Amino acid sequence: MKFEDQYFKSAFSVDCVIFGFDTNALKVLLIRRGAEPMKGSLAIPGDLVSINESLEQGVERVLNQSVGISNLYMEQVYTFGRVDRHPDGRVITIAYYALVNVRDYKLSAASFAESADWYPVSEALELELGFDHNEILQACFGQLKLKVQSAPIGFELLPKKFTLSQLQLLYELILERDLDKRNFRKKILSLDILTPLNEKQKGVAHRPAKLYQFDEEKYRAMKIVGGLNFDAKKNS
Amino acid sequence: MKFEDQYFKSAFSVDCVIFGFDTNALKVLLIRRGAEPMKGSLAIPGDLVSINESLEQGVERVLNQSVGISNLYMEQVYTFGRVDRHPDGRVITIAYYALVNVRDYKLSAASFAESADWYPVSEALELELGFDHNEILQACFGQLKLKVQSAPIGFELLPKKFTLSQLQLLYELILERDLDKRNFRKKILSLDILTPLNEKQKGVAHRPAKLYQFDEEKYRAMKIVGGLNFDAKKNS
DNA sequence: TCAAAAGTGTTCAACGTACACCCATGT
DNA sequence: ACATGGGTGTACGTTGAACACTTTTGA
Repeated sequence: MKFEDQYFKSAFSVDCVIFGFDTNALKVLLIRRGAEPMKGSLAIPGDLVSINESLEQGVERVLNQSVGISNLYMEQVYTFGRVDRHPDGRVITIAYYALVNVRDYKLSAASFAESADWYPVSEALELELGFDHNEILQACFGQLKLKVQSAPIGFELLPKKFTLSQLQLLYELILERDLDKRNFRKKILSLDILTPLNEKQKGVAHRPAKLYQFDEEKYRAMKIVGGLNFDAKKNS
Repeated sequence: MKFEDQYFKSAFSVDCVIFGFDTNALKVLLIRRGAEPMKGSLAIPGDLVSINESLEQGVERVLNQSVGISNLYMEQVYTFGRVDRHPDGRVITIAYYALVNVRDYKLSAASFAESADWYPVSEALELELGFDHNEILQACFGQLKLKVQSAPIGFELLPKKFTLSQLQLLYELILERDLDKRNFRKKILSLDILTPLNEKQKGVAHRPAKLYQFDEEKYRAMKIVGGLNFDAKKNS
């Protein structure tokens, strides 16, 4: 058997779990496949990567097709390579997640390349997805959970100006547990990466909250010390 | 262009950084390549994965060729996919690391499929390796550092019976910093995953140390709480 | 008796955690 | 006036960090 017969017969794809935060829910973008293989089933956006394309370029392309934005925060998570994971041949896939900021795009935009919808993460985790995408979704959500505790990536999901309660809710949704309001604020503010604005929420039927924005300068300047560790219940 | 012309023309490999602990040094196994491409250059053991082989099977095969052992602790780290990273075509590689326990094999064994040697990690990080293997080595060592602080994988590198000083030295080598003896012992023993043996070091020119062994039962039974966080200097 | 590593406790600072009430706004 | 979420401080327990001397063995 020639070298080329045994190898160079496989393909690889990137799949990208796109997380979005929609005012009060953490969501993922899932597509309903309009073509074979797995036509009709729900799946994570992804595509085969061409021979002349880097992995990141592949992900960028998928993101453009899915939400029509470039330059999102993204991170490689894991590579899945079960021999029979793809019906068309040997296709391994490199899983990424990306975070989209609601400030940057309009939900229900017509920009999707095919039928696509946002699903609450908790719901998506229960759905049956095509290929090995359930596993991929789980792995990516798991990574997001870890990452959010060691780096301030939450801001990638929020609008430029946000309240501390919004931020806390986001963390609660990602970590899947309640956080103490006072402790959360103490912790976040002590990191000194938020700039308080002279501006407040408007049109809410209660005391309006102060708006903050993330200070990327300060963040990059600071030596990363502790990470963000919130009150984890000991007895659980 | 046909579908098959554009895709299914790539290959993928696994590369596996094999860490070993040799009495008082943390080492990696590097091979000197005896065949093209990159003949003559130092590299991390690895090989193309065939179409009918899972990623883990590929790694197992590489490990067998390199150190002649199966069933090592291994972990996937990252996938490298630069378009031009391999001279023979589009080959992406999935990087793993594995930990070998000196109790299980003899160093300088004749079992290596080709010229292979153990290099101290610190030294290996300075060498020029083939392909993008410098990057891979760095990524794997970085992962090992992280992992060793959240799971007791250090034991995979030690003989079955070991002293606390050996364990501490190993941690110091992996974390690349000194640890306080008393704090280290307090911490490790408080985890309650070591069984003290009624046995001591022999033939050492000083007070002989008590031997311990890792208690996998206890480890699996315990709910993983804190992780292993040692004294990290604040001001560094 | 000397050299060399083993072994052992206490004190202080930092951090995580639990917890309850008043405030500002819209309806 | 009432409902709703915004905003604030303190006390306690746990954990991390710094630090020095005695013990046991072989040479």
